[in-house]
Amino acid sequence: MNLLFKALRDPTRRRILEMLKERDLTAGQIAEAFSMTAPSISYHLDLLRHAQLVSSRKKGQFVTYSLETTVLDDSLGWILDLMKKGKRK
Amino acid sequence: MNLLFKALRDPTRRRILEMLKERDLTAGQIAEAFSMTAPSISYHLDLLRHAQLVSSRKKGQFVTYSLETTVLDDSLGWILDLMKKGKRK
DNA sequence: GCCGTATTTAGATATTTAACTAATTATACA
DNA sequence: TGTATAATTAGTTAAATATCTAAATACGGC
Repeated sequence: MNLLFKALRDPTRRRILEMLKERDLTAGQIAEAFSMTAPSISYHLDLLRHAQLVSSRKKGQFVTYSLETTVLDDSLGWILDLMKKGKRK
Repeated sequence: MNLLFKALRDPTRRRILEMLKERDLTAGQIAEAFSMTAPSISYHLDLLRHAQLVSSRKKGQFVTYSLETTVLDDSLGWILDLMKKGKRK
C-alpha cells in the first residue's frame, strides 16, 4: 500500500503507466517519450516494478515492460472505503 | 491530481483520513492519536487541506477537520481507467 | 486585561527523492 | 573476437519532505 502510493505519487511514473496501458513497451521506447536520460527512466521503472505495477521480461538486448493492474485493486478498495464516509453500518 | 497523490503518499496522512472517515475531529484529537508533535500534525493537515481532502472550520479555540471525498473521484477515475487496460474500444 | 489552552507559523535539520554523468553488463552481429 | 546497442548500476547532487523546537496567534474565561 505504501509502495503503491509512493509509486503513483510521481507524474513521470503515472505517465509511464498510462503509456503501458496502451501497449507493452521497451525501456528505450519509454525513455524516448521523456526528456530525461535512460538511467532516470530505469530508476522509475525499477520503482514501479517494486510496487508491482509493472512487470518486465527480457528478449535479447531489450527489456519489455507491461502494466500490471492487480495491485491497483488495493488502492481502489482503500479509496472506495474512504468514500463510504458516514455510510458505515 | 498531483497534490492528491502527494497527499495520499504519506502513511500518517492516510491514517488521518481513515480517522476522519469515522467522525470529524479537532486538530488536537488527531494529534493525540500519533506519537508526533502538534506542529507536525498541523503540517500534514495543511497538506491534506491543500489537496482538498479535508476541510476545516474553527469553533472557538478549536479547529475541526472533516473528510472531503469529492476529489477522490478523480483518483478513482484515473485508477479505474488504468485497469481497463487492453479493453479500449 | 491577563492566563491558559489550541493551533499554527517560523526556522532548523536529517532523510528521501529524482535527476545527472560515468561505468558496467548483456546481447547481437559482422 | 570485437564493436555497437540496450539497459542497468554506481556515485553524486540539488530539491523536496517530514520532523523537531521555539515563537506567535487566537480564544475563552476569570
